[in-house]
Order: sequence, then C-alpha cells, then structure tokens
Amino acid sequence: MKLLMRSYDHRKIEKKWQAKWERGKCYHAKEGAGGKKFYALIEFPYLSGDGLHVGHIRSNTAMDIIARKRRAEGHEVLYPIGWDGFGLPTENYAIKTGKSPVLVTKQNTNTFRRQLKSLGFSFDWSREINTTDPAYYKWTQWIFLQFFKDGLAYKKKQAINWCPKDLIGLANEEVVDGHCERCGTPVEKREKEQWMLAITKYADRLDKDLDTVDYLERIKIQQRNWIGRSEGTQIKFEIRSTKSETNSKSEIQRPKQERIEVFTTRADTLFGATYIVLAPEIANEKFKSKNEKSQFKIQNWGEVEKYIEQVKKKTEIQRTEEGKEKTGVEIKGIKAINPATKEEIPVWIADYVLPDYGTGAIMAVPAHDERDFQFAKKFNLPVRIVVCPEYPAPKCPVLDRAYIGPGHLVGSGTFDGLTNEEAKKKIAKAVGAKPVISYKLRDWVFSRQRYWGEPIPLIHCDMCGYVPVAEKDLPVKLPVVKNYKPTATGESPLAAITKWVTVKCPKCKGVARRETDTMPNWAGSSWYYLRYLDPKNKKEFVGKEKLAYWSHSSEKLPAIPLRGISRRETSYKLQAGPVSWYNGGMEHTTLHLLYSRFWHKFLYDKGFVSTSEPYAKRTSNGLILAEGGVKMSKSKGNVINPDEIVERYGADTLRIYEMFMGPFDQPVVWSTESIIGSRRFLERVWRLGERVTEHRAWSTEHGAQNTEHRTRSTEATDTTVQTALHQTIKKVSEDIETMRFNTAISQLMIFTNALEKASAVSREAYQTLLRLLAPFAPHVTEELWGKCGKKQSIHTESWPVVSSALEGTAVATIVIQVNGKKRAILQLKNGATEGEVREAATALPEVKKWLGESTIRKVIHLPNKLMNIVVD
RNA sequence: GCCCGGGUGGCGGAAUUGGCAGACGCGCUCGACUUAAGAUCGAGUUCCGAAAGGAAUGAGAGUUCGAUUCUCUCCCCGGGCACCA
Repeated sequence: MKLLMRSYDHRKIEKKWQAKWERGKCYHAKEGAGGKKFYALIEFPYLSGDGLHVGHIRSNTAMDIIARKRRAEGHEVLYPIGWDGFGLPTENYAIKTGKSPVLVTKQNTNTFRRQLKSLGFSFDWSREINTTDPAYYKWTQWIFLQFFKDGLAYKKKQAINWCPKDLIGLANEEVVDGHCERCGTPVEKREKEQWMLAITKYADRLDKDLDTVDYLERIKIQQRNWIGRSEGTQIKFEIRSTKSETNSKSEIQRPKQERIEVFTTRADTLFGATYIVLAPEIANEKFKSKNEKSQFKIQNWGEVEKYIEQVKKKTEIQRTEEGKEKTGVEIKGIKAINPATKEEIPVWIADYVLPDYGTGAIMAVPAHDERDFQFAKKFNLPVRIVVCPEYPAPKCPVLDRAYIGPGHLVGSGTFDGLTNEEAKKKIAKAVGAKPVISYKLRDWVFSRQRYWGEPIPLIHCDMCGYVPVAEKDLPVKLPVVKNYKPTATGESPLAAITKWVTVKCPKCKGVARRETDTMPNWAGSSWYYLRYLDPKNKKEFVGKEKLAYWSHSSEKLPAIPLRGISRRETSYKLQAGPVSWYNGGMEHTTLHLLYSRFWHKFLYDKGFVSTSEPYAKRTSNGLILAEGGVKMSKSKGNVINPDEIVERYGADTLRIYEMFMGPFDQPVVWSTESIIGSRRFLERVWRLGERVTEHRAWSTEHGAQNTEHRTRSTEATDTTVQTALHQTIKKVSEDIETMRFNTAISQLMIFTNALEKASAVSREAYQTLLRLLAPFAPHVTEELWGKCGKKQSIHTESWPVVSSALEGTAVATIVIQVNGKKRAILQLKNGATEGEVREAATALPEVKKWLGESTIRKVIHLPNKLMNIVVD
C-alpha cells in the first residue's frame, strides 16, 4: 500500500476548514443589492439507503468548481442543496426493515449530509429542503391543485403500465423495453382509473422552446425525439356498407355517411393506399354499437371482437417481441373509399396501428411503407407503386421491400411527374385534408397506489365529484400507518385507513372520501429549484421578491443557433431562469428534466413565475463505471464508498481525481490504483510551498529542510515560468467554462512541474497557482494560503486574469517539414518572414540532407508555426 | 431498424479554423537514496530496427504540400428510441 506524505495531513486540514467555513457562513447566498447573480444547480440526491455515490461527487464537484470560480469573479452565487425523499426505494426499504419511512428518511438524510459536508462543497446549507417535509409538499399539493383547477389534472380510465412486482402503475417514461425501470419485471397492462397531467398540451412549446435555452445538443435531440413532433395531414375516408350496394331495399342498410380519418405524413402516396387499418381499440369504439344497431352489418363481428380481446391481453413485451410479424383481421361487410382514386378498399384492424397516436387509423400504402408492405405481403393485399426515384419510370418493378425514399409520382392521375414533396401539398389540398401535428408524447400518468408519496389533495363526493382540499387545509399530511405494504387490488394502503379517508365534502358538507392515490416521485422534484429561493416561506411556494431577485441571475448566454425559430411563432416573451446552470445525469432527460420544464411553463402561464424556461443552461456528466466498465451495483459488490477514499486520500484528492479521470461528459471507469496520481500532485504543490522562500511561516516550520533553497534568488525573473503562468491562467479559465476539467488539471500539473524545475519559485507564481487550484481542491489550497501568511480565505480572492503584456513570446518555434514530414525545429524571432525562415531552414544540416539535389517545387509557410518544403 | 456519442501506447486519456500524434496521469523498467521496504528524486517507456530510418490514431478508399481532424464505404463498442404512419 502506498504511503502518503505525513506533513500534508488531509484529515486534520479538511475538518478544520469545513468547520471554519460553516461557522463563517462563507457560502450562504447573500442576497445583497444588485450585481451579477449566478444560480448553480445540481440534481438533489435521492435519499437511497446506499448513501452517496461517487457519481454524485462528479456532478457536485463540477458545479462546485464553477460556483467557486463565479464567486471569485464577483458574482453572487446561490448553490443550494436538498433531498428528494418520496418514492419506492425508501418505501421498499422501510417495508423490509420494519422501520417507518419517516425514520428511514431521517437517517438517510443524516448520512448524505455528513458525506456531502466531508467533501467541502460550497453549498448554502441554510436552504436545505426535503420533499417529504409537509411544509414542502404542502406546495407540491398546492401546485397540483392549480393544475386541477385548470383542467390539466384529470382522471381517466385507461390501460396503463402496471408492474406486478412493485404493485404500481408506471408512467411511459418509467417503462424500459417493456420492463419496469426499477425492478425489471415485465410490465402488464391494466385498466385503471388514474390521475393524469396533460403534458401533451405543452408538447409544442416543450419542443419549440428548446431553441431558446443553452442545453447540450444531445439533450435537446433526446427531448425532441421523445416529444416526437411530426407534421402531417388528416384525410377522411368514407365508409360504405358492402351489403347496401347489393341490396338496396332496406333504408337501414343505407346509413348516414360514416367516415374514418387517418393521420399521414405521406399524403403524396394517397393513390397507393390500397386498404386502411384501424387500431383494434378504435374499431371497438367506432363499430361496436353501430354493429349492434345494424347500421353496419359486419359479417365477421365475432372474429373481430375476438382479435380485439387478444390484443388487450398482450403485454408490452409480447407486442414488441413479435416484432415485425404482423397480425390483423379484415372487417368484412364494410369498405372505405379512397378519396383520390374513388376505389373501394378493404378495412382492417391490426395491432401495429396504435390507438393513441394520430387518429388511431392509417391509410396503408404498402409500396412506400415497410410495415404496410409486410402486412400486405402476409395478407396478400395489393401493392401499388406511386413514387419512383426515376421519372419517367423505366418500368414497373416488383418490390421486395417498400420504397420510402423521395422521387416522382407515377400512377397518380394528374399528379404524375411531380416530386413527392410537391405532391404532398397538392394532393392534400385536392382531397380537402387538413394539416395536423402529432406528438409521440403522452399525458403523464400521475397517480401511484403506494404509501410513500404526496397525497393527492382531492376529496371525492358522490354529489359534487372531485373537490379540491381548501388551501387553508393544506398540506394533506400522510397519516401514520402500521402497514405500508401495497395491496394487490391496486389500491393504495391509505384506502384502508377509514379514519383518514372519510371526510366531509368541502362543498356540500356531505360524507365524502379522500383520494387515496399518491403522487409519483417526480412530483417534488418538478419545482424544487424554485423553493431554494425562499425555502421557509409559509405563505407562498416562493416569494415574489425573491423570485424576481434571482430570476435575473441568468448570465448573458453565448449566441446559440436558433434552429428553425424564424419559421415558428414566438408570440410570448422567452426567458430562461432562475437557474443559470444546471448539471445532472442524462438519465433524467425525458423524465425529471422534461417534467420540470412542463411544470415551470404552467406556472409561467399562471403568472407565478416570470420566465418561460426554468434552466438557462443544462449540461450532463457521464456515468462512473466500476472497474471492468460495468455499472456499479450493490449486487455486484463493486460500489465504491466515498467515505473510504476521503478517509485515506482526502476529499481534495478525490475531487481532483474525479475531475481528472476523463472527459466530463463521457462515461469513465473507476480505477482506485490511479487515485495516487492526484494525491501526488497535491503533495507536490504542498512541497513547492516550502520553496517559496521569503515567507516566515514556511521557514519557521520547515526551516531545517530548505535552507538550501532559501539561498536562491526569490525574484520572478524566469520568463519561461512567467509565460507558463499566463498560459495556465488562460487554459484553466477556459477549460472550467467548457467543463474540460481533465485538461484544466493537466495544465495545473504542467505548471507545477515547471515550477519544480525552476531555479526559484516566486511568491506571485505560487499564489496564483493556489488561486487557480482552489476551486478544485478547496481545503489544501486554503491551508497553504494561510501558510503564505494570508489572513483572508483564498475563496474570497478574485480570479486571476491574464496580463496581455505577458501573453506573447519573443521567440517562435517553427516546425520544418520536408514533403510533409517533420525534419527539424527552428527557434526564430517572432514574426520572421518566409524568406528568413526558408534561409534558416535550408541551412540546417538535417534539412539539407533531405533536400539533397532535388528541386524545390513548393514552400508552404505558416508564420510562427510551420514551413513545409515540397521537393520531387 | 432509426437517432446520438465513441474507437488513438500496457491503462485513463491529450491534440480543432487540417500543421510537431501520444501532453498530463497511472503502470512498468533502470538508477540514486535506504540495512531493507516504502516514500522521494533522476532517466526511460507506441511498434519494428543495432543504427540510419521506417510504420502507426478501428478497416478501406478519396481530397490535400500536409489528415487523429474533412468526404465516402464498411466494422466494432456505449447510450437513447423503437410498429409513432
């Protein structure tokens, strides 16, 4: 085992400074007068029983570095911390151990708080919040009621994703490959009454407004894909009973016109639509009663119904596992009329058509859609080519797969010869189709049938329906119960507590029942960043002044390309905040990040917040994987406990190590073996202090060891050190902004190496090194700063700036190439002309050798950088 | 299948308007110090070659005086979505 340097005792130093900072309230956001404000945010930890993960430290350290740099740059910084507590892991743990979730939460909070404090993050601890605190979830409930009052929270009976192990309904976002995101059990479908939040009402703005925020491009792309905006048209198909054609006697068999509307993005292929397909669920709604009333005589209704039943029973996985193998049933007795060709085409039902996308019905164009093609092949339906890549089409080929590319129209009457893009609009217009935008995004299933969540603050009265709990009666507190176990019936355990459930209706005072479903664990985190601004407010979820104060905290953002915004309507004022910079995990992109944007937009529409987006900037860090490149997990026993690393190497070393491991936005593999490098670096910085000779503190403490160094000159005369110093200031400053922490640290190491090799270590150079290193390693730099005789904290120092006078160098290093291969390096004066460089270069023996007798064809010269001499 | 990343020494990784490939760190080798080990310091460490030199950034082609970087074709790894009409 490696031994660590003894004079740098991280155990003593780190505890000492943490206590001092806390006593001095050094990192409390001051809320003084004006000035630049900066709100740095990390995702507050979920209070799992496993304690802090090295992944938390990666994200927290990054934002801590940025927060500390901003303070040094004169910003007023808010960097808060809190706890996300509700949800299944805590509840399951409580059930397993028999402890109450409240107690478990308290214990976990204490663990997390201790661990986070041991790492020296500059959090404002006076603003701690906890989503399970009634004083907090009162406002989560209050916001829910605002949704309810606006009709955006509604109850709906529908087939939902049900996890048979966790006994809980899941949101679409929580289902991964047909399995429960949490426990991996295959998800079943269940008909249940659920509370829903109408996030789809905001689909358009959630997509469009991404243009106004500075998120990593891949985050935007992932959200856009999830929202799944697509522009198309709805086309009406008339439905006729086939019997009515052959038997014209009966009036009943000549019903009023019936229509099916389909959604398509390929109106250009309408002439190739050879059948239409309904989602089974839609067919049931549409034709069941009509069939019974014999408006339409469907000859095989029994068969159709049987298929509908089969589909209902299928689980998500069964549906996906079957993959491309299509199933379906023709509805016999009716036909649809293709509005372009006026032909009668058959009507089918099949589960490859989804009930909740578009209209739940499609026109099938087998020649130009892969799924329709497979279906047509299986059921022997006609394939009609209407788009050809070449025009005029050479001859009609037999397709072995659908052609989905662009081309010119064929077999489409007067539209022949048009490009399919032109035809899209013209055909849609000709058949009176209206433009429609569809989204993949679904409304958010918002109820959970479990104990450990915010109770939904509604009361059901037989007379009045659902009535909101009066604002003065909030919060609706979770009752203390003996049994938290979920019930297999799909009812929350709260339903069993008669005393809690039975209440008076707030409206009519009759006997009524409380809603017993609770909210999903995403509720509390959808607005927590607002509560940090005013965590103790009893009257409002956030005070107006506090909100206004921090809502202007967003930095001037760099110009970001506004993708397509010119074409889209921007009728409302767009502004992002209060959060200036939010870092977190990629895994929350389509969950928490999307949900909280939705909540914020709603609050904005209600006038409660003044910005249309909550986060001006969002970045994301890669995962930390266990050695071997696998995920850390308790079951694999490869979880790194940060406590042990802090104890052995110190918080500063761990922070440096995690930032140095690799590119911040990419996954990195943990290597305990490599940590020593970060520790050695800090030890070298420590030892370097002993060579800053003119200071008394060092000379008294370490006098005996460094008499040799003290005799050397202390003047900062070494220009290479000066140049390196300014390069370092520049590089570190830039790299922090772009989150390239690994190369920032590498530069600090390079500079440290340079100082070690220098004949003398100037006080200026050393202290600047400490200031640049301080955000990364706050404790050891604070200690060394004190040793330099400073009375004030290093973390109140201003950020070093590059002095432009020292940036340029007098000497340029020029690479000399012959035929593109490096052959020599020249040191010449800055700004040497091509002639001068050429003369000097060709004089060099190592260049001469390569030039030989051959003639020079060409010379490429990049001033101060490179010369390439091209010969035969 | 579609959409994002990524592929560079024994390992983590540097290198951008195309211009010194392998910075920085880990590991390893040799040396100094030490009774010894560790720590520390010094030298070395892509491959082939004794050297001169040559080859090399997943594979192959192209553009260029010059390609890790740009273009095309393909392979592999990670992540996301997945019958979304």
